Amino acid sequence: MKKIIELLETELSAAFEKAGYDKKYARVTVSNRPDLCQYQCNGALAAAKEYHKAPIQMAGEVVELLAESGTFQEIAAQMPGFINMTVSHTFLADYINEMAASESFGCDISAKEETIVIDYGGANVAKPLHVGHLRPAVIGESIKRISRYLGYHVIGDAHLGDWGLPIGLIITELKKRQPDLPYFDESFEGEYPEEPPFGIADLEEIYPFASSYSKEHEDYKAEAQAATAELQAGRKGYLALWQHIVNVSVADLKKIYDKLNVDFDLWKKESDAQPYIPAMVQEMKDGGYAHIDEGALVVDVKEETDTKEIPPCMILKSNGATLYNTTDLATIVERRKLFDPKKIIYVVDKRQALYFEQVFRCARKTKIIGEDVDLIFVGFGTMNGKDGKPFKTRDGGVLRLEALLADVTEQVAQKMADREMGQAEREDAADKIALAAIKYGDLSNQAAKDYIFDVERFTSFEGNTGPYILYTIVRIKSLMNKLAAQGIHVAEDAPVLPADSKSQTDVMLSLSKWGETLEAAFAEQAPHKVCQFLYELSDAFNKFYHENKIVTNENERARESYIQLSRLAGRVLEAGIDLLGLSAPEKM
RNA sequence: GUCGCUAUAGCUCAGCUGGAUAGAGCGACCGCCUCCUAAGCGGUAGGCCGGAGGUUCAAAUCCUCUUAGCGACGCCA
Repeated sequence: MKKIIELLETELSAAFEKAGYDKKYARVTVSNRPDLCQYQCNGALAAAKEYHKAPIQMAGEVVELLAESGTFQEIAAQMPGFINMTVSHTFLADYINEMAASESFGCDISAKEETIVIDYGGANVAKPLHVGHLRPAVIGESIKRISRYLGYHVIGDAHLGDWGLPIGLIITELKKRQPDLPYFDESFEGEYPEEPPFGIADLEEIYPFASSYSKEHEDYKAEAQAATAELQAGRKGYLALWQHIVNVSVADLKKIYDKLNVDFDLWKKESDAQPYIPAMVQEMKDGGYAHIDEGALVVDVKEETDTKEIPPCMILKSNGATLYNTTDLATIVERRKLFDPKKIIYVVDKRQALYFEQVFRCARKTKIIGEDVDLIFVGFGTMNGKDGKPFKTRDGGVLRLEALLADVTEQVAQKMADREMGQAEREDAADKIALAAIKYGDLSNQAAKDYIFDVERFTSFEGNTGPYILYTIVRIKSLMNKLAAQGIHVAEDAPVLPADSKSQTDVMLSLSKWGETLEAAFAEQAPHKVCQFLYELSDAFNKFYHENKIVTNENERARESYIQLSRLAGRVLEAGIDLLGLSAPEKM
């Protein structure tokens, strides 16, 4: 189904050509003067140079040719050469009815060939998720859902950090505390216990302890580094411990991601890429790409056109150990081999921009990946507290994601105290509203910018917030329930009639932007565009709701039409929040 | 030092592939529930779009310079 803008452009293109002008000038945009018109074309202004004619004259000629078109209620040339368009009520109603009849509201969701891998986890084993993990999870999840909705084959990968010094630290500390465990006995030949010698709570205590202890004790740190190396070299007992750590952590992480309505198709780990490293490194050497510099194996990635210094991409440390770069490159090798993706999207802290630039260049230069594969860096900004500094708890620590969620849920529950609802219903609503407050608060900002996480604002439920969107949906659900309760039946395919008020036209115009919104959000990896769409639609609907009786309308024709429009708005809103990883309660 | 990002209303943010009077929300002030959820709706006040040049018929948007904040810059991830 074509977008309204495309339909208008088709008509204008024909008119421009007929009038003797290039159709490239027939570009239509949503009006920036909604008081004057709905859509506008500024092409005549731009065409003045080529044709040496007054823009207003050309605009007038084009308008003249379209005067009889049923598409427009009004089309006019305005000084100095704008073409202002307002579509006819029937045109808009037809469009809306066509949308309503479509599964995807007219958006192209045909299955696409391309596979897209999205890397948006950032979680590490043995470390609880904290607020810093919120943005990648929330943004990545939304990009995944948008891409998938549009028909792409999408694989969301948690890409767990499980292979670095943290594991060595835990092993070292565990050895200190429980030296008798069989994992530390190199002569141990039997089967290691299936039950891990620790729970998630233990890990969450051990790791920070070991981490800070190692910063003050060189020998301890050296021991941890040695343990890490031994693990990576394949020491059996350590591998078994590592496996325990991974298992315990993943089980816990899944629980929390589940609460966030974030899920991964793949729980790949850095360790999974390790087998690809030796051959990859060898090829880099054989291909003449890598060379030794200051003892380390590096690949130069600077280019002639650079305006800045791009340091070489380091593949192996001078002690021969691998590092983050190595793993990331090997992961590209792995992904190409397993999934043959057309695109790999990294949802990562924007401070890693230069680092990923190096990795991407290195991957291309060493032919790990072809030119036909897009490597996309989606850098997100920091989530700050109200003081504009990185979000911290009152005592300056990092806030756990679970605590944040619980806190916001509690605040939401308090605001709902006066609502008459059953216990289960109330809890469900509080959970969903809290999640909407948090996630929408995040997603409605451009990902690349830092933003201020203001719990009070997000839970205030007013204005452009998640709860406002949910409220609108709940209102519509409530209408539909009322309908059922009154035994009113409206056929699924009953039409929406041409609008009889501005507020109704606004709802319809807003709805019609679904397709272009999703395409833009996908192309730019910009979930905030979906938020903006949802807010505008909710706003338009609430005005319409306020001005018109819907279910209780005495005029049967109007009632059916209004109900159909509301139903469509509800369906679109629900589809929209699903793309943000949210869902609406039945009541709130 | 080099490079990058950011700068729009008191606050939080949209708008940035150039177009007509720069938009929301919050906060402030004034209104609207005998009526489908007032977590809603209407209205008022509030702007040299960081600053200076430039390109253009037209600049918040593009270019240059500049100021401020943040960030990155080889053996961390």
